[in-house]
Amino acid sequence: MRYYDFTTSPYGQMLLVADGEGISGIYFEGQKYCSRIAPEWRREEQHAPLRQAKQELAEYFGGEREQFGTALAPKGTPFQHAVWKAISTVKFGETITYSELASRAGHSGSARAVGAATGRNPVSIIVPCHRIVGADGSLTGYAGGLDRKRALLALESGIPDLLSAA
Amino acid sequence: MRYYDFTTSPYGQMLLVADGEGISGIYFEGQKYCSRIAPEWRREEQHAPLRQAKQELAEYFGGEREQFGTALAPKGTPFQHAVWKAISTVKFGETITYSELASRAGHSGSARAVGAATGRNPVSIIVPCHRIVGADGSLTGYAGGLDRKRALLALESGIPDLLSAA
DNA sequence: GCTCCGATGTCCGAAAACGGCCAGACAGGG
DNA sequence: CCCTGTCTGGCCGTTTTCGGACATCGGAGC
Repeated sequence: MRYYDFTTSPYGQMLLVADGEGISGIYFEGQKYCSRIAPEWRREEQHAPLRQAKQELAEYFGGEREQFGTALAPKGTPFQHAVWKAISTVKFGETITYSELASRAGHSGSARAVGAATGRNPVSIIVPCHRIVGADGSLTGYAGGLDRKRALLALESGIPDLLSAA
Repeated sequence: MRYYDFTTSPYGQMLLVADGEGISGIYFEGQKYCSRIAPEWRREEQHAPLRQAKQELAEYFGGEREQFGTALAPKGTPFQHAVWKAISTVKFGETITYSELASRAGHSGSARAVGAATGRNPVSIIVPCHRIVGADGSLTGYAGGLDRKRALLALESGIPDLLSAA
């Protein structure tokens, strides 16, 4: 069985999905590869993991949280799991390159494949794929849109948030 | 979790596999598409469905049983399930053709696809795929080998069993 | 009798396309 | 010179696509 709920953020509505194990997906509206809600899923506003995730996200967007404690259960290939796990080692406010990420995932040299896996990260924000940038510091891509990536990095660096101001 | 055990028959050793729902597979040794035993599976000689299946198979081979009561839980596509269910409507000692089987499965005209699905039947004997023959009465094929198919049909028609005599 | 053909659902292997990359080479503008 | 932008070729896991192969059968044509 799968459960879901919505929440709001400064950058648009968000969809949260959970199964018995934990949070399996967090998506911005209109996000690439966003999982589709199936008829048999149930909207559960009080589901514990969903509620905790919503709470922690709100604190994050409010600038009052830098780490997450929610249990995750994303689905993917072994390679993808290795990449997502490596992404989680990047701390609030830091950024690393795709090739550095490849090293941390134990696949140095597979920067390109790592990029593809990063794009498939189903758990936005909590698995902080927005902290991965190109070798020259450019943002290169984000499933939720480059504007959001820029805004998230601005938020984490304490710079006034241009996107929500626009 | 999955459980398995072995049993013997006049036509060779057999492997039985079960999950929480019921029997998911029964294979002759050397059978095509035979599922492989994974390291995390457990051999459970006293597992209820396995024990019941072994018992009923023994009675069947002894000529003392024509129907089975064991709970089944084979895995396959919707189409395959439709075919396997239709196969189960063929009674002891009877045979039907692949095209007749296609009709009963609600897919008349798809005889060829039905043949392929029949070949993928994971539950030998209990889902009596050996009772399906070609339009001209020829045996055409059997995942466990044509000799066994011939022997099973002989057993069900009361004719002396040539294979085990050989 | 015989061969040839089309329709059918699934699986499997191979091949190709497709990415949130990167380093090196080069051209142009200050 | 330095810095920028563009292009190229190689990199690599995943996804998609495609072509066969099957436990068939009935009909058409010879």
